[in-house]
This record gives sequence, C-alpha cells and structure tokens, in this order.
Amino acid sequence: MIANELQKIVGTKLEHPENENWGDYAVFVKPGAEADEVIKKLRELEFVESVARTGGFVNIKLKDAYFSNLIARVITDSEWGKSSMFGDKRVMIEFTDPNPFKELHIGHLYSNTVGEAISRLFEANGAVVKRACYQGDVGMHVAKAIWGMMRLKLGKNVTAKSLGEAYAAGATAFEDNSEAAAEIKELNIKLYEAKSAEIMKLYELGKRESLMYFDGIYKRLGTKFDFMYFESESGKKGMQVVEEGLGKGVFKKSEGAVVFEGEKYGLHTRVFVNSQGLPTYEAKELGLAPTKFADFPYDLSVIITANEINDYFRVLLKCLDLLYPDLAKRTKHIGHGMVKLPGMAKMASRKGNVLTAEWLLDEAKKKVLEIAPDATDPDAVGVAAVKYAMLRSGIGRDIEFDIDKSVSFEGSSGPYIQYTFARTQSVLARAKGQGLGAKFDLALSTKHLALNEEEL
RNA sequence: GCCCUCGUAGCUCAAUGGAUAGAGCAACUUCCUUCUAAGAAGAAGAUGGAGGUUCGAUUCCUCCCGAGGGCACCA
Repeated sequence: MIANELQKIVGTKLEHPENENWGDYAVFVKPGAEADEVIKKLRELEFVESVARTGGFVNIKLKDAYFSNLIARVITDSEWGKSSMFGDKRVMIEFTDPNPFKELHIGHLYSNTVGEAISRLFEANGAVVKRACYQGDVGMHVAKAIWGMMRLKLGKNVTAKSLGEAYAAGATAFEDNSEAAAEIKELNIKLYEAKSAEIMKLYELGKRESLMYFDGIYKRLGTKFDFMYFESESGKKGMQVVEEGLGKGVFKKSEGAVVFEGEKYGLHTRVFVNSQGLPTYEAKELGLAPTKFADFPYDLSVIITANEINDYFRVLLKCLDLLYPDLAKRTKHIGHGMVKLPGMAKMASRKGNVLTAEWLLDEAKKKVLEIAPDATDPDAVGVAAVKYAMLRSGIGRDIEFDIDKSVSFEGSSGPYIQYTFARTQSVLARAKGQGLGAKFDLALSTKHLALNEEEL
C-alpha cells in the first residue's frame, strides 16, 4: 500500500536497501534533473522521514510512527495480510492425485502440501478456490491389484494394508511370471469394459477402501477436496476428444495407436490411444480439462504434479491449445521435485515398505514425542514439521528431507514457528493481564518495540 | 544422441540485472552454568570452470565440467 504510493512517484523498481540503516526503501535512478524532481516529490509525502542520495541510489526512510501504526494493525486486524488481489477470480487447483489400490506415498504428500499451500494463498488473496483431486482408478496398476486380490482371496474384509499386499503380489507376478502378466493384461481390458460382475465387485470393494484410507490422510493434513475426478470417467471423454482431434488432423494413426507428433513444435511424439484401443493418461488428461471447466468455469486451472512429467505436460498443453485454446490459456502446470530421505529411505525399504505418507507422519510424531513428551498435540506438530520442511525450499527442486531437523525446535522448522507463535501469544496475554496492552500506541517508535521484544 | 531442470559456506536453503551474496544447522573462540539438558556473545566460512552482453551478472547468452529428469503405447 505504502509501496504503491512510492512506486507511483519513482516509476521504476522499488527495492529494500541492503543495509536497513540506509533507509526503508530504495530506488536506483540515473543522475540528472529527473532524479532531483523525484526526490522533491518524495520529501513532500507525510509518512516519509527523509530522502537521501547515495551514488546511484535514492534511499527513503519512513517515519517511526508509520511502523508503530503498522504493528498495531497487524495485532488488531485479523484480516491483515489478506488482499483482494485476485478479485473473485475462479481458480481450480488439482493436486495430490494418488491412485486407488496403491499407497499414498511421500511424493503425494509433497504434492498435497504444495497444493494446499497454493490454494490457501489464492484464497487469502480473494480468489474463489476449488480443490480437485484426480485419481487413477483404471490401468495396469489396478489390474495388478485386482489380480492380487483374487490370488490372496481377499473378501469383504479388505483393508488398506491387505490391498497394498495384493498390489505387491500382482506387481511381482507381472515381472516374474509371463503367464500371470498375460492374465493381468487381460484383466485390465475387462476392467475397462466393466462387464464382469465378479471382477467389478472386487473393484468397487478395493476402490472404496482406498478412498476411505486417503480421506483419513487428507483430514490429518487439513485438506478437503471439492471435486474428485477419476480416470475411468475422464478416459471416456478423452476418447471423444481424441476422436475429434483425429478429424481435425491434430492426431495421427501410427502403428495401430493414435499419436500426437510434437516434433514440429519442438516437442516429442506421444501416444494418446494405445494399439489396444485404450486411452493413455494423455487422452484422459485431455478429457479432464473440459470436464473441469463444465463443473467450475475457471479463470485459472493449476495442475500440480511431480516434475518428472514436465515434458509430457508441455506436449499435453500444446494439444490442448490446438483443441481448446481458451482452456489452454488458463491452464498452468507446476512440477514439484522429489522427496529424498537420506538415511531413512534405507530404514524403510529394509522393512519392505514403500515410503508412505502415513509412515512419514507417524515417524515425525514419534520424534516430536521424544523431544517433547508432554506435547498436547504431537501429531499437529509432526504434520507442521513435515509441511514446513517441504515448503521451505523452491517447489521445482528436490527436497533433502532430514526428519531430525524438521522436528527440531530450533532453526528453520515448523515446530520452531509454532513454538515462537505460542510464546508470543502467551506473552501478549500476560501483558494484557497486567494492563500493558495499551503500550502499543501510535507514537511508540520501532526501536522501543525492538527493545520490548528482547525483554520478552 | 536430443530436450528440460539444477550446480551458492562443511550441510540444508535464500538473494524481481543492483550497494558489503543473506539465513539456519554444524564446527570454532569466549562467557555463564557445570548433575544432566541447555543458554549468551563473537569471529570465520561460498557463487563448478572459461568467455561474452551490461555502468553493474548468482541472475541473461555461448562453450566446457558435474548431478538429476524426460525422449511412443506406465503415469
């Protein structure tokens, strides 16, 4: 707000000086009459204490009263920090995207953390946000799991754990046993056809169990999805879209499959419908875009996935651009990095587990209890520790996750922030109890406040 | 082979083309405690390499070295 006013006058980029003793804002101007004019105008502003020229920089110092005023607002205004920057822009954000019949692993946990954080940022800035989760409920991984369910004779008492075992059995058999592999491929087609009552019963059972399990994790993490999408549905729509695109010459038939030749756009060729006549993820995603828009006509659609499919998304967005240019313009893909757990990865794999979100959250909770045995809500602290560790570095980069540092009450960690917040709150409450609240009057200088903080 | 990321202090991360490249952790010095756990102050420490553009480059361009990912029927 104050920066905006300054910005108007200086015209060029406004920045903060390296050294705060020089001023609160600074701007680089070329010497000359223009600079003098700018300085003169700045000096006329009521909240400006001084304006000084140092080399090519003009340093602006604001009055102390401005800051004490600001602090008073931060404390009293519960809406502080929010804005209406995005007006009532409609934003759909897709993230997490786990696959039923499989584990929700730490990569999904990262996606969820990033997606939820971005969602909240948009919300805090005035956007209407809808959270979407897109889940692979068809495909080879499902066939493997169902094959495993049949082999392990899993009945009504299927659990998330036994489902994981079923998938593992199917995946192993697929690799080691060519007979089983053939059965699984056949099963996959049957699942797409959805005609066998016996198979579909197992399918529904497993899917429901998976989704319930995911739901528990979302609750734990504090995410609630507005839209749940499934590949089984987007696949049908995707087939239609590809069919249309084939007519328009966007796609080509090649070796029994339907492909998009991306080379002419500096991209690569990808398969949209395989030679078995089944839609690949590409076709499904293409079908998803118009479906999402029909459900919630968005101004912006954000899709968050692991960055290993960045190139794939470039191809996909090009196709979308050729078929639905208005949707393509509103679509933004964000690729996040991998989560690496040096040390812990070995520990987990020795137990024969994939690194699941649940496992990591449980570990964090355990560690919190080791440090603070009397913590009132160790799980919340553990969740904060994990989330903060994931958000503290750039989204596109891989994360070196160090669980001990993440749960530490010192340094750059979630628990440190929670702890500090709790302490300041308790100090403020105590000050209020002693009638010291009124100390934050507008004339109070920042120096006094800084001193107070140290005393506290 | 081609395409995309990335390379900053011992480690993990910052830095819309701007001033002396910032933090946290670890290590170091000093102090306080000294039964542990911990606490306070201070100093030290970095842009992978070579060119180029620019008044000015961690940032943009070229080449080299190194790491990761992707390149047709998985997502």
